[in-house]
Parts: sequence; C-alpha cells; structure tokens
Amino acid sequence: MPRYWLMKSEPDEVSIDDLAAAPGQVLPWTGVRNYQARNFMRDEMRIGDGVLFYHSSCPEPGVAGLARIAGQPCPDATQFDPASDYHDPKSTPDKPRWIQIDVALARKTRLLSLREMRAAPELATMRVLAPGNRLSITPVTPEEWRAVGRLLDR
DNA sequence: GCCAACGTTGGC
DNA sequence: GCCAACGTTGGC
Repeated sequence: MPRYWLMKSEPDEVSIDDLAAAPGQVLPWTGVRNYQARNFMRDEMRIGDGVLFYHSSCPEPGVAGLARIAGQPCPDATQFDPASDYHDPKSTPDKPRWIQIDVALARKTRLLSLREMRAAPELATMRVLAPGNRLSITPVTPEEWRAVGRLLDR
C-alpha cells in the first residue's frame, strides 16, 4: 500500500533542478529539525512512497516535481557537523536525534503554484494548505495525490 | 520586512 | 508539569 507525502524544500537550498542534477537523481533529505516531521520519516515512510516536491519560501511557492522515497531512514549526517547550519550540539553519534532519508526524482513537472492549489476545491483537505501549517513534511491522501496529478496534466 | 502561528526552552 | 519568552517558518 503506497503512501504519499509532501516535502518542502527552499529552492535556494535544494531545488527540483538540484535533485535532477544529483548523481542518480537521488539526494538525502537532511536538515529536518522538527520532531513530527522526523517521526514521519522514521516511522512511516517506506521505499517507493510518492513525494510531492514542494518549493517554499521563494517567489513562486508550489509543487515543482514528483519524487519517490528511495532508501531507509538513517542518522542525518549534518547534525554532527559543527560547520553545518544544521549542527545539533546535543546530538551524538550513539544517540542521534535527527534522521535523513533518500529521495529520488520521478519527474520534474510544471510548477503547480500554491495559488492554484488553494483555488482547487479537491485539494482543500491538504494539510499543507491548512491555516498555520508549518510542517515541512505532511502526509498526502491517495485522493489528493491523484488530484494533484490531474492538475499537473492540465 | 512584517507578522501570525506554532514549536521549543528553561525557570520555577 | 506549567507557561512565558523566545525562535522559526513561510506566505505575503
């Protein structure tokens, strides 16, 4: 039973084009520093799950491509790196606090803008659109996944 | 740059 | 364990 997710990335940091240019078109999803989002990666994601790759904090926020979960969760390397913005001094290799997971490009799509998403009644239930939502990883229902697919084909 | 929402921290 | 202060997110 495949699951679906929406994962936010700031294109200034990692864009859909960065994923397309990565070796094997796979990148580790690092830098998640929110427990709820971490728990989704650690406990619920499975290889093959569908991912809506979402650009946030940018001039045109929205879904920029489709991807797939391509690996098992493992400790996020950036938490141990003092030079990283994501360094967590409270985390140790024996007791890692944060995890990463490999994400593989399925295909770059046209940009399905946040504006367009808000205007689509069939996407009204999406958690990413809920008022006050800040979670960088949210579950997507099969219905929402299919509705996004239809909108992308327009 | 603003600001509302919300998560985290830490003193008590 | 409460909760005020503080930091972050992210659209606008």
